[in-house]
Amino acid sequence: MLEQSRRRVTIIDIARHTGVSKSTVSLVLKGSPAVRSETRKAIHAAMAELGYVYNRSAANLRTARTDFVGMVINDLMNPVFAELAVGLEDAFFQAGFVPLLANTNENVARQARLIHSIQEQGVAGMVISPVAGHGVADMLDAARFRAPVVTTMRRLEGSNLPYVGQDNFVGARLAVEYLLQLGHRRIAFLGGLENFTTRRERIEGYQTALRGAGIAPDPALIIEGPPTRAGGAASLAAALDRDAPPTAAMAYNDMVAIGAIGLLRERGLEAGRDVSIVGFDDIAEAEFNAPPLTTIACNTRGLGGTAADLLKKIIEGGAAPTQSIIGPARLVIRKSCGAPPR
Amino acid sequence: MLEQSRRRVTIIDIARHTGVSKSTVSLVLKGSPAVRSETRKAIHAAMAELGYVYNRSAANLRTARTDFVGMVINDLMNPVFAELAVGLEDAFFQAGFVPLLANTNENVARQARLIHSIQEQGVAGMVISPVAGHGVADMLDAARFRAPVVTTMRRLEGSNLPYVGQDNFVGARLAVEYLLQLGHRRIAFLGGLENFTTRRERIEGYQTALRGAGIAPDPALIIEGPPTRAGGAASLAAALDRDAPPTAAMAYNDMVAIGAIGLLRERGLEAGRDVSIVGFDDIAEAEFNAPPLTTIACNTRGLGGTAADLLKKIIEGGAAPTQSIIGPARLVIRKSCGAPPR
DNA sequence: GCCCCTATTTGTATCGTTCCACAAGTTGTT
DNA sequence: AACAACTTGTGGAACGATACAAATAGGGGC
Repeated sequence: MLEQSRRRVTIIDIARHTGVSKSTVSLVLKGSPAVRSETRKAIHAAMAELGYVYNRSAANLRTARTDFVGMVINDLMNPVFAELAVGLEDAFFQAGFVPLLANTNENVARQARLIHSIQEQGVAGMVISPVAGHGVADMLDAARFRAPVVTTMRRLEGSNLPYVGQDNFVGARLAVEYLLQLGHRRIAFLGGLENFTTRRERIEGYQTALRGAGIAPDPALIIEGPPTRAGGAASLAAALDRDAPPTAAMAYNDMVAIGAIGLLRERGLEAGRDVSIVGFDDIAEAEFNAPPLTTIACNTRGLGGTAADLLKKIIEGGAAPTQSIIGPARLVIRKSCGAPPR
Repeated sequence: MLEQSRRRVTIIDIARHTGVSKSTVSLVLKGSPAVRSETRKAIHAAMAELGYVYNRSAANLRTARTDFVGMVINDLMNPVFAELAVGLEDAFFQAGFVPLLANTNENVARQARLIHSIQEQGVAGMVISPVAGHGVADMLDAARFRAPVVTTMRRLEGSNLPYVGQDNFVGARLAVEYLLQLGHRRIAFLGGLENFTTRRERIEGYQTALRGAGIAPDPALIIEGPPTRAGGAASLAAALDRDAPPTAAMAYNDMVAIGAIGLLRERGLEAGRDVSIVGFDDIAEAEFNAPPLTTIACNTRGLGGTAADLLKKIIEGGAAPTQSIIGPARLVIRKSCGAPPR
């Protein structure tokens, strides 16, 4: 509004205007009790009058400590990671941190550059949901990084960085046990790429459940594919083309499941009657799908909060920088599964 | 890795190690051509060896210029805004800016605090998708802000800040004209809250199309409701309870449309046969909905890029700080609309 | 041999805070 | 009256970079 001089207002201006030293103004800024409340009031008034805005860069330079934290997310367009980001952002904000967001878009090179750029800002730490299929080697910067790093959603192979994730193994086992209980015997595993650590964990849960029911897992029923709706449709199509097609499938995630259900519809089949499908993640969309999707809920948003809190604890020296936290998985039964057709 | 001394490596260390002055190191950092390439190489080597990381805070302090930009988003869990965020983030990254992300979660108080906190970081500018139903008054900080601000997705009432948005009026008109052309005469407008500027614009498009066909808009067919899937279901339920229920509806956005279609299904009705529904936004989910959703596409991600580019231009002094850009809207015909039942 | 010119390199002030040792004033104790 | 103990406030040196004027070294030209 007031255009006045372009020069930025500093604590020195405030000091001069109030007739105190800049040290005193600094004390007020930090809420020190060692300053008379009259003085404090006068200083606050001056700040309001002159339109002072605190220069955190300068403070950071002096204290060698910042309130920045990095948030490196592999795919913000995927509702699961958007949810994660929201959980993370919210917790950071509550804790007084300022998050720097980076979306790597599943691109290693971009991830490396972004991590580098975030480091330069002198962040106090960062949370990374790493690009799939790559290990520490591709993230060297972060590994030699002085500030603490917490990985989430996916493990970073070859590292012992702290990790916050959902229980993929148990979640998948739960889902498949449910399908078995409904009477299915030929159950496919749909989608996800070979090199996802999460997928490996989910497949183990899937196979464990199968074996627990005395069924030998059939590798032909494990279909690799992109973790997208389109990928889900393609994966299920591939599975149905097998000699002995499955009567049910556990999808790598909800998007795959929703894509698979779309394919069923296209072929005039119905999920839950002709073929049963379970998802994983319980994204908002799952509940409104047709039919509503039976899936594994992991409270992704809460996981983001947990990861942020863990990072905070490590920054403050209150937690070992190698700790891991695995959040629980829960089966949410809706309408996409039923007994196998006879 | 190397634990050594905790002190941070600075250009002075590099200078000492290479046997040059810190000025030279600084020149190398900035890629100045005025330094012999041997020297440059030696300095780069030293930086690698000592594990130097650039301290942007210090540089910013000196140059009074930063590469930070703020991204204030009202609801990251909504796919449209997630898409916007991705477009924004990507463009900023390409342009060498570091985005600070804030999710206001449709909460004015939070928005005010976040904007304040972002300002303190000395951002070069910011893009805001404002919380609905509030004007500049609630965002005073941003208004008196020295750095440029670009608003997007929603207009900020009472301000003449530059705005980048989609063509709500034309989009809505297109959608309704399509319904009219299919033969519908009683068309509802579903969902969205009274105080959304976008909703007002869309309603105007809706009414204009109606009047163009010689139909007087019936206020009883304009139903207010939360812009969510659940809100969409409720809004359509309300519309169908009217004395003369509509045979088609234009939804405030895709989430509302998807919720409405869900309600139809629950009641044993089918979208596109019994009632036609058009959405707005063309989120990824729309294509995989059952039935696939006919909707208005606005290239939200591209809009984010445009907003980022505009901010960049303003920062660099290449654009007037009051310019507005309205992106085109396009009808995407899928399966959720058909002729009215007879 | 002297001077000018170009190519490199350097010294020093500066950005806006915080930190810390210390000063000045007031009150309480003996 | 002397001294301790608070309370409140101050001066100036950091922090790690950049900017800019000025220094230095070689190379030609005369």
